Amino acid sequence: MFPITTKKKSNPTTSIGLKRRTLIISAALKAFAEHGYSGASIQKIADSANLSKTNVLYYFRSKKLLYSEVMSSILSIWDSSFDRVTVNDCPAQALANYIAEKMENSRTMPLSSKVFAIEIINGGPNLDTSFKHTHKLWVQDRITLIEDWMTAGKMDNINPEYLLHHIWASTQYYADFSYQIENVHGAHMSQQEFTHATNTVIKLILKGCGLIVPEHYLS
Amino acid sequence: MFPITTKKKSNPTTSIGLKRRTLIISAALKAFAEHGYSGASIQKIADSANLSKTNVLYYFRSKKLLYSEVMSSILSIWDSSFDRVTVNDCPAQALANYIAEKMENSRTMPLSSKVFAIEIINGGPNLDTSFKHTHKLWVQDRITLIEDWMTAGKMDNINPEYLLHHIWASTQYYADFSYQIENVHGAHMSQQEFTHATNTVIKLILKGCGLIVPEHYLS
DNA sequence: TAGAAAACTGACCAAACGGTCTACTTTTTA
DNA sequence: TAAAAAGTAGACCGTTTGGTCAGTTTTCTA
Repeated sequence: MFPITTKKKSNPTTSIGLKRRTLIISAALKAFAEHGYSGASIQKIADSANLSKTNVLYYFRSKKLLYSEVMSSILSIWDSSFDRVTVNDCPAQALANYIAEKMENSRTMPLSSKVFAIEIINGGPNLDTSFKHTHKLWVQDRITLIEDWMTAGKMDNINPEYLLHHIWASTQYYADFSYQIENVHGAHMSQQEFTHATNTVIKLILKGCGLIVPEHYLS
Repeated sequence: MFPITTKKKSNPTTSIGLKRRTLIISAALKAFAEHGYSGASIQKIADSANLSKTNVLYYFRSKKLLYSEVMSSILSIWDSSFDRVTVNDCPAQALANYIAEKMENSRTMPLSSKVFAIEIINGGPNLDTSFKHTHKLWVQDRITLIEDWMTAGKMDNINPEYLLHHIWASTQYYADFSYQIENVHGAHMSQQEFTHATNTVIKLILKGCGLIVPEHYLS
């Protein structure tokens, strides 16, 4: 009838295939972060990966599919130790760790943060509803955690929803607005300066919540 | 030789011309916020403004020019009462007012904030150096103001640069990430809820700086 | 009210876009 | 080592893009 292998690349298990796919994804990540979805042409992505346009389309059958794989590779990094925090844990320690983690994400993976930011700003047209739902459930669960801390008198009474937004905003900013930061700062932030910024964010938020900053984050 | 009026639209003083220009700019603002620069085609902008593509190009001779006019219309709103604050003013009052102003900007002009955010995320390729320079000088000036407050013992010792970033991050977030906020919140934020969010941000930051929240911003 | 200026439009263009198809080369495997 | 599979690239296609131009209609003004 017809060959068994009707679908191509259902098995990206081969050595060269995997290499190429990750190479293309990282090139696409950079292009999407710098030019947005529409501005990042397949040709540009191919050029920056030193591949032909056709070769890129061999591994990712369409631009939308490439973008969605880039996006899912981004979302898979969102796990955090804060996911497993319980009411018995110390809120100061848990929140400080969470902020430090998010800041470290901003430092080491700014491009991922930028692509995600653009996606949200544009209304998340390419985010499937399952992600939105999962995220919403996660937030509701963490809100009850924070509320439990408050009723236990472990921290100030602050709207937990706005607190979470506040944490995301102030940490992701260091990735998304890195160019603005560099312009103000005069140069690229060193790792020391980044640690200082992290401790400043931790100090501001924890003190704002009526919490004492753990020793480890004092500088 | 040739007609005197070689340049068109050097005088957009006529009634209909001004109306059309502002109409196009607002349509373009929305398109740029929702689809980015490349994704917002002149055709789409024209459609949403109920004009022909050629008519749009009659008022703005190129897409880049239209974008830069949109951008300058955004930047012209950046003035704030914080510009005129001196060391003799009360830091708690001044910072609270500044945060409230920025939050009100996020509520009433989210599209402007989004277009600006995308521009910065992409590295600000369309921002002229004069703006960057002006902004840098503004920041340096405000940093010395905050430092003066600190040496006067009016507030905690906190890196002023990071403090400013913190304020911008947590306020602009309510415009740029409005879709994420709505997804978590379950619905569009009402004005009351927005005021509550504003007061929460003010409380977090001021308390984080060792300042007492002015009565007017308690809720 | 006539003429000049401004506003507007459809036809058209070259370039870039995402994507397909065929054919060739390299790698893997039996 | 030969066949099968995977990888690669050039030619090509329809569509959309930003933009031009010549000509028409509307509005303003002397």
